[in-house]
Amino acid sequence: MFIGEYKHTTDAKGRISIPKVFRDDLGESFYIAKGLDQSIFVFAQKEWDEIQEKLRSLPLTSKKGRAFTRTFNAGASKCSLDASGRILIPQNLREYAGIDKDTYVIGVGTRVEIWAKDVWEQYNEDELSYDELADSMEELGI
Amino acid sequence: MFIGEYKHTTDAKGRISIPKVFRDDLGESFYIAKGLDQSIFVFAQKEWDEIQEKLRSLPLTSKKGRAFTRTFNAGASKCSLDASGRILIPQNLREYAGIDKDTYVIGVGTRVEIWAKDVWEQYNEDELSYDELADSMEELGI
DNA sequence: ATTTTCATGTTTATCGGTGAATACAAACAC
DNA sequence: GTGTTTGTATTCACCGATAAACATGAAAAT
Repeated sequence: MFIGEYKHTTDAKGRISIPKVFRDDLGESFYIAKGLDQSIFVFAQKEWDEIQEKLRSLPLTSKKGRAFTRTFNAGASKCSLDASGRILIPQNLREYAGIDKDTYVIGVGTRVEIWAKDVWEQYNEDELSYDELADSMEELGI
Repeated sequence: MFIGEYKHTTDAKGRISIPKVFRDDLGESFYIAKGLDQSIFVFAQKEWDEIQEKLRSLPLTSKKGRAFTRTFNAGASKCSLDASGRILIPQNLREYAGIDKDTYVIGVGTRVEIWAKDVWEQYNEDELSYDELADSMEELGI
């Protein structure tokens, strides 16, 4: 279970140190993929397998299914921690997320997300206030 | 499992270097064929056999089945990596995909796809908007 | 037979990824 | 408070993958 918000830095080569508390849960090797809202998703192996299972069930004959599988897989890569607990964020994902140095790594329950500092802060300002979100949650039955 | 997006260049002779990470999974010899959405498909032997199996099961009486089998097989060829890890993309496929120099090689799970840079970038703009991606993910419960 | 063309091989240079070492900072124990 | 431990940041150096250029050789054309 991934929780918490951590401000880390991405180095000149595009590597970022994964918060210590996430490392065990991520395991030996895990996956990084293009996320939503200009973020990067990081999935543990188990979670990844479940997603792939769902993707396999999509009909290949459907244009939309092909498109999604394609985009999702193309934007993903397998990764593992180096000796210092870092991963390399692929360049295309760095560009997508607008990451160059100041970065946030946040735990979102089933996955980890990586955000450029500016994007994350902007998102928190722009998006619905926490109170408003709480109201919406009620609609979702939480 | 093929994943990731790699920007490579096709040389003047129509050769392109296959990403190192794909080479083992592709094996000694593999197949290149006309793909969908103006892309080129590359299949490992095993995957190729399965496709051929499916094609064989198509009723010979079906006009569309015959046509597809014909086009698919006619446009395909067996290939292998040269000493530098490159393959030669047959000219007809290069023309079909609009490839001349800047090229993307992407992993799509069960196969590799080769795209002309412009076509791939256009496809990503057109086909799968951000909202659609989000919706698809929601349907999948991600 | 000579030239031309095309496919294939080889070499070199560059750049990005990878690893290791060190420095810094925060948390904790005493 | 001081010293120790642990986690993160930074830097440097190396290695390997890719790109580009060049070389070789075979087949086709004249």
